[in-house]
Amino acid sequence: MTSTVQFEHFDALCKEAGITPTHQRLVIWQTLTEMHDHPSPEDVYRRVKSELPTVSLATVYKNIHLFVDTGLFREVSMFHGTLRIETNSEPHHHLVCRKCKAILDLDADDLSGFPLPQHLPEGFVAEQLSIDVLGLCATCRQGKP
Amino acid sequence: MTSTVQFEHFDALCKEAGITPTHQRLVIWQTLTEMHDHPSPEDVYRRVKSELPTVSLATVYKNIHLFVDTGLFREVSMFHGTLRIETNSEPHHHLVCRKCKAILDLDADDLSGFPLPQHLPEGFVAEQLSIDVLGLCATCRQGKP
DNA sequence: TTCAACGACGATAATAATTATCGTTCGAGA
DNA sequence: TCTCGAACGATAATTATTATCGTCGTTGAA
Ligand SMILES: [Mn+2]
Ligand SMILES: [Mn+2]
Ligand SMILES: [Zn+2]
Ligand SMILES: [Zn+2]
Repeated sequence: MTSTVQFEHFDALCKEAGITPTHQRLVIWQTLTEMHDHPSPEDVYRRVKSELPTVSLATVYKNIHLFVDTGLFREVSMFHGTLRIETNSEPHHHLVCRKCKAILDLDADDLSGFPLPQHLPEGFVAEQLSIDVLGLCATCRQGKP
Repeated sequence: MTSTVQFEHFDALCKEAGITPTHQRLVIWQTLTEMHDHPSPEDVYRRVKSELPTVSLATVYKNIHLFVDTGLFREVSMFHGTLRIETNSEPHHHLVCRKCKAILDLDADDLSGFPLPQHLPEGFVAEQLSIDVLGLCATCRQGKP
């Protein structure tokens, strides 16, 4: 259930983000904060629908994007919309623009000496580190006065 | 053009990976090694088709997956097939299984004290680091005798 | 209070990306 | 040369995402 304090918190977040706090948005935000994993839009839709049976999948998509764009939530492992293949065999990492999703190679030395972590849970075998530096590329930085 | 030495190299790679070296695979592999960015399957298809007009998009997909599965190439920013939303607001990183794509949270302290890189090209403004530790989860490690 | 304006919503069509199916072809080995 | 299974190409099917558009609800001037 939605408490008054939660609603006020969401209201403040929306004001800060410059978006209007609607009922649907509150429920979607609420649902996301109650999950503690990495749901897909479809996952979120299912949950929201159980609370708000008339909600549309499109609304869930629209608002997830809105939340991500305004910084209320993030996405896991930068989603490019399609599989992208690495053709640079040199060890390196990436610079990824959070707006246009441009991918630039980043020399490994600029992020060197990073050891594989030691205390891995549940029998996971680490093989490789994938480091993305997220931010804004020069072009996307322009178009925001 | 494909030189003999390249063909032999590819042949050796296939033997090592346990896959049969076909003509289509050679051309796809060749095309990938000649690109130096992060193409989508569609991008690769377009190029391959110009060399091998009868090739099918399905074949390109099948072989890209084969190459990735056998380690000849990697994918950029682990592709989960759909957008995934981060609902854990604590700063942390991820353990990602390269086979089943399971995502596990990894405490930030296990990968702590990593500074944002300094020498960024082309006016890129870094905001945040996204670190994925890639490997095999316990379950996927079993199913491989 | 009334009522235009506008943003957000829901339904649904359209598009994009990926995968599955299936009949045919190719090539290594008997 | 012949056989058999793997790989291929054509294409249908599925999945994921986005666009369109008519409607609804709220706001804020008159
Ligand atoms: Mn790269
Ligand atoms: Mn997480
Ligand atoms: Zn950009
Ligand atoms: Zn796994």
